[in-house]
Amino acid sequence: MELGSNRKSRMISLLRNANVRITDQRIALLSVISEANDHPDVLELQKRAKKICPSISLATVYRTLLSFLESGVVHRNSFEGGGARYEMAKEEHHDHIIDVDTGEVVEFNSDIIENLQFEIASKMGYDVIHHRLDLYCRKVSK
Amino acid sequence: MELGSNRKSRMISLLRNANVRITDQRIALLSVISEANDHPDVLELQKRAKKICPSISLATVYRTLLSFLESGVVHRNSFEGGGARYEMAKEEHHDHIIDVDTGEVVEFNSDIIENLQFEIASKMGYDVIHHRLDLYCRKVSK
DNA sequence: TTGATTGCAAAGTGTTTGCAATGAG
DNA sequence: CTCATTGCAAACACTTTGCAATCAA
Repeated sequence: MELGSNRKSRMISLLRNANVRITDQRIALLSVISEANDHPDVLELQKRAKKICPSISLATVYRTLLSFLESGVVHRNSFEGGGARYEMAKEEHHDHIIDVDTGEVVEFNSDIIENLQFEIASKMGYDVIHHRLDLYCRKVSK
Repeated sequence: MELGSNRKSRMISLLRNANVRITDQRIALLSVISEANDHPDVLELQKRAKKICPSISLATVYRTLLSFLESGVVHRNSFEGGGARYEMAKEEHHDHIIDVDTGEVVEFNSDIIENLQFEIASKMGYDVIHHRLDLYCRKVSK
């Protein structure tokens, strides 16, 4: 599959900002992540990236994800059961609802909860470095 | 190490309630979990259980933990990095502060956050089955 | 040209499982 | 006696790593 030159150059400038060498593998992987809205796992990411860059190996996916993680471009989620799932890093933090039946992930955020967390931690003598709030849910039957 | 007969019979009655056969391995493991207040991982649990029942194998620890989990006696936490960590199931739900420097875990709870979670999920058409709120923190330097 | 990046295969973790032997009820 | 439970070793799923070949800069 060909990557639109529009999208491709957007990926390249993101990679430039992250200060890493521009390779087809990295362009493909980043493109796939930025296009996804379903928090894919590593195997799924490789599968999708292969459509753009057929040679990309699992090892490269893992290594590249780590580098993206370190440069803050992507975010890693470790939900219960199964491997890590990735998404583009967003401006504001958000939390996740995980559908226990389908594995589907929905994002939400609550400034109130956010603030309460910091308050509680602070009261106990801690600075919050990062945090996660996962709601494992089932769709309400109508 | 010998187990006090007091503690031992308390473990046995817990196991009776859970409807499983009483074995030395199960008594040892349950005793170790109920004594711990540091959310030990599987290897650490085996190490401690071996002091009471030297023959206990890793496989048995894993299998027994699963059975305890299913009968609701213990609770499993999957914090970032490293394997699962266990604790006795408690009456009321609580959340965790994980010290990113030491791995130390502190419990806290907030009814307000709890309620907000249910409200949000409900508004989005979900029932909350279970949930986790982990604050990865650093001690405030004085 | 030169060091970063890649693919491959091997190794590393944490966890589960098949099987024959053991032991609780 | 009988079936649940155990220890062992092998298998598993996910992730990392050593190495020689390749490729971006």
